[in-house]
Amino acid sequence: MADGRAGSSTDGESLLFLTDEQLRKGIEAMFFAYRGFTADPDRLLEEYSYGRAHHRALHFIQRSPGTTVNNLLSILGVTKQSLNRVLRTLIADGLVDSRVGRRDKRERNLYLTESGAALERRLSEAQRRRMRAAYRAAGPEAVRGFRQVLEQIMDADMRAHFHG
Amino acid sequence: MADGRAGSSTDGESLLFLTDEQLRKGIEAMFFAYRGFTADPDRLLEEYSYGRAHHRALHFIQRSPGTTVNNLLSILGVTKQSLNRVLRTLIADGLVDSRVGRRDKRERNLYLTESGAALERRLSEAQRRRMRAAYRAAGPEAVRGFRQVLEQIMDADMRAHFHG
DNA sequence: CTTGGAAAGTCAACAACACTGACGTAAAAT
DNA sequence: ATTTTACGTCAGTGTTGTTGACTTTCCAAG
Repeated sequence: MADGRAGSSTDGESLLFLTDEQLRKGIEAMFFAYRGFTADPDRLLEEYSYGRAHHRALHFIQRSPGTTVNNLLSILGVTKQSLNRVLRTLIADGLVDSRVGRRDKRERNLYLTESGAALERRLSEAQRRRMRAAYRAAGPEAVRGFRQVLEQIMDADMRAHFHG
Repeated sequence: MADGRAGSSTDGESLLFLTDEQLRKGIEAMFFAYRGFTADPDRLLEEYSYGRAHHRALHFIQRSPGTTVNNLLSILGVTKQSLNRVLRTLIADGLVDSRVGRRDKRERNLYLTESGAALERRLSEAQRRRMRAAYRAAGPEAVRGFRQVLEQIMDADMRAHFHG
């Protein structure tokens, strides 16, 4: 029984937001929203016959220029064979530059080329446009809650990648 | 320029939550959170050698018993051939019951069998457990914002499926 | 009543992207 | 000198998506 948080059984906040029905709505909201979230980049990617995996790689290389393959692997949570297939095409197509590490020559430091950065910009601008509209419509208070809940949903070890 | 909402250029709410950096954090939060969101069911599904598509079908049949293939199609946003493959295995494995429509014999009305309902319960309970922990940690105010923003992110035609 | 179209579902072939397992090379660490 | 780490690659498999072609069923217009 009970809850462990402030208050007795039915406290001021009323725990109605924790009912199975409310949770089901949250689950479906995640499902439908994620589809919308990826819809715009997906359309653009078709033009290049790339997939979401390419988008993710471009995004995280843009975020951390010079990142290593291993670091990307732990962020994306896929196997190296899977990531390698994607990186290989991006490098072959001249969107990503892979340079042998200066300190540790086993490592490869990954950078976006100009055209890689250009595609990444198109993709993220499309995605940001939707997010911006959603944020604007919902307001800053809602956005704060949105971010708080999402951060709680992540696996703990992903939170490290999320910050910093 | 400007904004279109209440206030002049830098109004009370301050539009700092709409910066590209804030939007990028939101985008990454969606990415990392969605992985956590699906992680628990994914583990369970492995035991049955099913995938997410099976989970989605079970979920929405549970939500609307007797739903038709066509209705499921518009909710899930995939081709009927893709859904059919999934449904075929669920029916063959005795988790889903497909009954020829009474009025229209072209339609199939879909129901969960007892064992189908049992699996669906295991999957959704795992997913709810994580959502419940996240909701509880973030609080009802944050959950309200979470839901508001997600609803804005969805495509408009998905909002209809989301409600009622 | 018949014909023709729309809708529901099936079969076949194919692509994207994930997985495992095995192997190789080079560099760093012990 | 040996082991571990980082990266790349080859081969094989599975899920989930796609398109195209086909049957069955229903309904409505001729």
